Amino acid sequence: MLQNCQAPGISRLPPRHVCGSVQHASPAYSILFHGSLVHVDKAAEIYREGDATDCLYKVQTGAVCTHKILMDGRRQIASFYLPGDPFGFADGKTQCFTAEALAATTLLPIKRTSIGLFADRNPEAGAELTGLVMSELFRAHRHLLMLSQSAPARMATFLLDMCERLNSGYRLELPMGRRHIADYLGLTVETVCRNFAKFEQNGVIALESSRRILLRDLECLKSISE
Amino acid sequence: MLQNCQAPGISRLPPRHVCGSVQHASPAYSILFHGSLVHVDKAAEIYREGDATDCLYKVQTGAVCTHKILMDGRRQIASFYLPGDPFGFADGKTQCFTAEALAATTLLPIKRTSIGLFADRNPEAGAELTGLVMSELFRAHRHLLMLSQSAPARMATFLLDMCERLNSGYRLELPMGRRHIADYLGLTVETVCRNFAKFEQNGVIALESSRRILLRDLECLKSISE
DNA sequence: CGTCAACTTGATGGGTCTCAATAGCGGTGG
DNA sequence: CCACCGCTATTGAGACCCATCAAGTTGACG
Repeated sequence: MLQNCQAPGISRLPPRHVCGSVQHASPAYSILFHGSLVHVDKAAEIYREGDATDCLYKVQTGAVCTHKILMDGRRQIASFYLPGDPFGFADGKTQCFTAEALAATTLLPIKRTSIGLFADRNPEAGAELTGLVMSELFRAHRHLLMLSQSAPARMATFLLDMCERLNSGYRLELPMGRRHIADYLGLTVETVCRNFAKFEQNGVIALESSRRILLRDLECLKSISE
Repeated sequence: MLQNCQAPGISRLPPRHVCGSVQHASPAYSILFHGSLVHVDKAAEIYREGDATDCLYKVQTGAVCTHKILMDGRRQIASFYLPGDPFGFADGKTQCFTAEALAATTLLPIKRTSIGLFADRNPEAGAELTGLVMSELFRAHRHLLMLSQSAPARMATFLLDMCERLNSGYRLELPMGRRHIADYLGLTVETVCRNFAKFEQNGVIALESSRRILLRDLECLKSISE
């Protein structure tokens, strides 16, 4: 869909031919992702729940989340995607989540049809695809385990996960606001705030600004996250 | 592991050669699953968290769950598997959950090595494998969405899901006890009991016995599950 | 009929949500 | 530059839901 129609907030960049694996480390080598970069504005929808699953995407710069609006109006965020992460997997013909850019974001799309053709001729491509879906499954399982824990444990797990994935040391520059964090953790914005404040009072973290967080005691965070 | 060692409670049946797809409907046709049946006793472990991911399995009769014991001693059940369901997918070299038989169960195992060899030569096998992992991912996502809801909503969702999967009409014969249900839904046994009682008082279900449940008002259950 | 595990029901407390008010922050226009 | 606006973040008070602890009931099995 992104390839064919110009949705508002989405603009095609000049066709620079790049290979995803050249610019980013995970996965180490990709035979799937190669093509032209696409730019999406902050808060733009990349695809919507129910759209045809034409494409997979790989985040080059920025950040993306996939979410679903529940019947009661609450929003559940399924996953965050940072540079290097592929997303857009769905088991049927339509997406079951909506993908939204958390900030100005650059994407590398690949058409589904290309994958199919590729995998038919190239077993390695099929294996890579399976591997990507498996790691997505693994991530969903960790998310699931997190949701069965207490609010402080969820938040500690979230911070440690972000620390690992942003790999910018112990000073995190979160690409998402409190609302997104809350909807990812299955909590309210207020609970997220209160627990950040509690962590800071205990000297576990320092809130340098709303989105800039310094992790001061990783061991303590780990013990809270259990 | 199941193929090589005789764990307590696990016994190999006489080598009847069968094809999984002949006996069960989902998926319609399988080129992956074919081999000798294996029998496991009730409450036996099929594999344990950390075991090598040698095999995939397909449930022929009985029921299986995959779970993980958390640091605080609680158990989170990731999924239930009924006849026809494949399980045992893991993204690394080791399982991240323990698989346990909920009742006397017959399984159809397939070695990982066979899959790899198969998929290399046969792109269809690779595609089927990807499809299976995708539907597992889809299931994990639904579970995830469920965990962000209220206790009654989780229970209603669970009952409707079981109704669909057991396909025995509106009279369910649950293969698992209250403890397993609670650990799947992220609730306590007491809460599960109380909500079953509440559903019965409201005439939504009838508890014919502890595990035999009659769904009397599907529409009401659906509205609760939202 | 005794035993044990699973299930059920009741009373109580704590954690999280809800509602409400305030503070901060970035953008926009005068 | 500053006043204003909207949105996000924070903090407080109270209510509610579910967990916990405790006791009782049922059912399976020897």
